[in-house]
Amino acid sequence: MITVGKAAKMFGLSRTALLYYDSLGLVKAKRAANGYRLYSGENIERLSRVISLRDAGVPLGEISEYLETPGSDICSILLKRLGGINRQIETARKQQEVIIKLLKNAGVREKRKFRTDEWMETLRQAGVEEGKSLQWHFLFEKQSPGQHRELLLALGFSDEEIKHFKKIYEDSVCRHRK
Amino acid sequence: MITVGKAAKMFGLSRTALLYYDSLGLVKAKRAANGYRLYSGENIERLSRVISLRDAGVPLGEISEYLETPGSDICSILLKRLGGINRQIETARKQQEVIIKLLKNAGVREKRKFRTDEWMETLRQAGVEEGKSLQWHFLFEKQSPGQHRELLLALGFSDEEIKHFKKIYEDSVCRHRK
DNA sequence: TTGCTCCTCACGTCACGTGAGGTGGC
DNA sequence: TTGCTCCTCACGTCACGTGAGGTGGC
Repeated sequence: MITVGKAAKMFGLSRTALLYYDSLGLVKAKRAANGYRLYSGENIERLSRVISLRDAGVPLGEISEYLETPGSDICSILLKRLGGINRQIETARKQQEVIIKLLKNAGVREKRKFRTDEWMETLRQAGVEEGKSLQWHFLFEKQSPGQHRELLLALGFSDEEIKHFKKIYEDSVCRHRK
Repeated sequence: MITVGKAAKMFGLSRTALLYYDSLGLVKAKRAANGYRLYSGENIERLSRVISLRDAGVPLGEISEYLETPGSDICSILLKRLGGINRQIETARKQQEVIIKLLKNAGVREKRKFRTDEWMETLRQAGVEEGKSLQWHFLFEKQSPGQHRELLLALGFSDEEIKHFKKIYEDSVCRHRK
């Protein structure tokens, strides 16, 4: 029997998340005499099932429904969610395309608007912390190499420079793997 | 000078979206004597800039800030958004992995739990309309071929069957291109 | 008169985060 | 006594959608 705070820490959740689940009836804890929530082994087990589905992006309502329906099959929920994820990724890709187009219109009226230092400055303004712009590019290159290339071209970098960048990313991957 | 409904149709938006933008002060229409909103050419132009940024997934607050700040540069907003999109895609991929794992645990205790017809049935339960399951797979294959393969393996399909499926998708791409 | 568009509240969505104001345990 | 955890409201988030209840225009 543990209290909310401990249970939250066990799963790396916030306490308010557990309060919320309790209010929904999704994971209902017993109460001590003083009103404190007490989580039993059963609660913890149920919570772990909730969290694994939540980590998959399944909405809490569906998780609840699934757990309350005895003979229910989890597969249909998961496949539905896979469909949702694919639609999300599609939307994200479309948004990337829109952005690349907007950047082409906005940025490169004059040839080679951005030099490397200005570029760093712009990234900094965009909330990319100092020293993390490499990570930014790395993530972008990993998620959508084609779009990243488009971006670099739109910003006025040459093919050779882009190849040079790619080497840097690949090297950092190799170092990461070692 | 056009009314809300017409303006909404011009951009394929809902009327309530325009009411919302008006209430935010993002795109404020003039009013006729009877209280009807009237959208001028200026309004329409501003609206089109709003929409193109919204289509990129930029939050309305940032759009508003950008439009109100005279010498502001759009690039930093767009790059920030690009970073956000990459994080979204990363999250989506992680969720895919979680789901594949859950499906492996849930579905394939017995070898070859799913035969094609049961599989279709499960897809149907998951909200995939009759006759659209091919599209579902197609989209999944396009977004994340590796994960899709994992899924099919987890469901008990053999390598040969998967190759067969891939051919079907590729054929449908070719037909699409013609 | 009928149908269509327009108006203004006000509440709901989803999964919590963030105070405010107060109590229990060691 | 101090500091930590706990409690219960209640409001905010984001971009609208959905009625409810009523009016204007042709």
